[in-house]
Amino acid sequence: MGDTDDGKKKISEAAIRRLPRYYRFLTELQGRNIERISSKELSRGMEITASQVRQDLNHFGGFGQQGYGYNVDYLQNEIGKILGLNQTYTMIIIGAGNLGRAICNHQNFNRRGFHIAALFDINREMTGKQINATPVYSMDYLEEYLQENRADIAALCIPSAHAQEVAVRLCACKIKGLWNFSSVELDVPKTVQVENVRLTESLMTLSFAIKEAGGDLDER
Amino acid sequence: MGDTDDGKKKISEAAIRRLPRYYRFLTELQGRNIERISSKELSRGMEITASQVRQDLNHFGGFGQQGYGYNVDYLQNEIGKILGLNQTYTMIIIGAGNLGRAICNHQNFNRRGFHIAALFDINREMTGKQINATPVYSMDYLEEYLQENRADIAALCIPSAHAQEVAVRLCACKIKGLWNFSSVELDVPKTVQVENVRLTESLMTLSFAIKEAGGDLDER
DNA sequence: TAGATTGTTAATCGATTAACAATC
DNA sequence: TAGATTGTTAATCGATTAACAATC
Repeated sequence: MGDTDDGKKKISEAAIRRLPRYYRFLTELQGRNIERISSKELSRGMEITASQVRQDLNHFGGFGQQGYGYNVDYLQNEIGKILGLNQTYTMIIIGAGNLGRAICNHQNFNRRGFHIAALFDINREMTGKQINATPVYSMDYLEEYLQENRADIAALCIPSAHAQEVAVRLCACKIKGLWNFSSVELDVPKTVQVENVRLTESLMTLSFAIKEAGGDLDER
Repeated sequence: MGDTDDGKKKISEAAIRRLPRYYRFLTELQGRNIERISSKELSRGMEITASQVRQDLNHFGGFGQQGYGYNVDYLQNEIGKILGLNQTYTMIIIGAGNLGRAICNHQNFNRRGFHIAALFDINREMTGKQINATPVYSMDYLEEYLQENRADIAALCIPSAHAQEVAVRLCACKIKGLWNFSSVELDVPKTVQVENVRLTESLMTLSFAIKEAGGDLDER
């Protein structure tokens, strides 16, 4: 599905990446008890053009009303639905190191419907412990666990060297999505969705920006 | 600088984001002792067109040779220079929670020339400890520390509620770049470079992809 | 009704791809 | 020299912006 010929015209990657930003902005507006907003105000707050706001929102449906604008609550909810945030996802975390623990402790994820059910680690010393009330299991137990328990998403917080191998195991257990923090490009069936968080590349991009801005530093 | 009229035509954000990928791929080729590569082979490995590879690389200079292709070592090194990886950056980490510690322990960053000099935390219990041989200081000591010690980059691993306020303090101390893991849009002078790592948005994008792929889950 | 603001079509802009002459 | 492959210009494609008729 997605960009198949099921009526909707395909939506650009860029537009999709803007959706969570709309969602976040609208949630903030809700917090400020703002009831309605025009594309023009939205565009000011998000630093894009009003035209693009209307174009983006119309890709997904007519959420506005001429002469009025958009109802904040309604629009926030609709975008949430588009993003799939009206569903509950069960997530497991592979790797109970600092990164895995950071994700496990992050309150926002739970709040948004991403329920963290378990962590897995190769380190036997971690096994049996709990992190933020979430149990840590041995990697040996992964397949057995997934046979008995549901998991939609797995966050890969393990060294790059093991990521592909673990991804294969997870795909065999019918995982739906991989949130990949390692720096390898995972090779998985296209039924499995992969979202990469490339920290090293992000830091390099920052390095580039600093260099371009003329903040020259020591050669090495 | 950057897109000012200093001779170079401005380079698209998308092309810049591809640079770290080239760099990573070329580093991998080096590891496999591959000496030369054509734009065609590069394009196959990176899943972009050969045309785009040549276009990209030519934005930054003619690194290839007709009839031969690109020398892997040379190209890797040149892209490294463009990214500013031939420099050493000194980085401090604000927030010594799991995320801050994860970054502190990440070996790759040090290896690539990002030297982590200190962590800061409001929690007095953390103060005085060391993480991966890096000292943890009190947030109260931040300004004094930065007067006496150099820091080019600050990684913001603190709750969103405090991010802007800390960013202001860091900018006053002439930080060059902020690596922002909080989910607020930082308002800083444009001499200070900001790179955002938006984990929540990344997870929402994954949610969207899973939903689109038809992996419908429980309503909530 | 008059004013506001959307939804949508058309125009523009920029990025990607194709083509090919230059040259190693 | 012949073959390969770049650098670069031109063509295409897609995304962003502008414009405006529809309509609340």
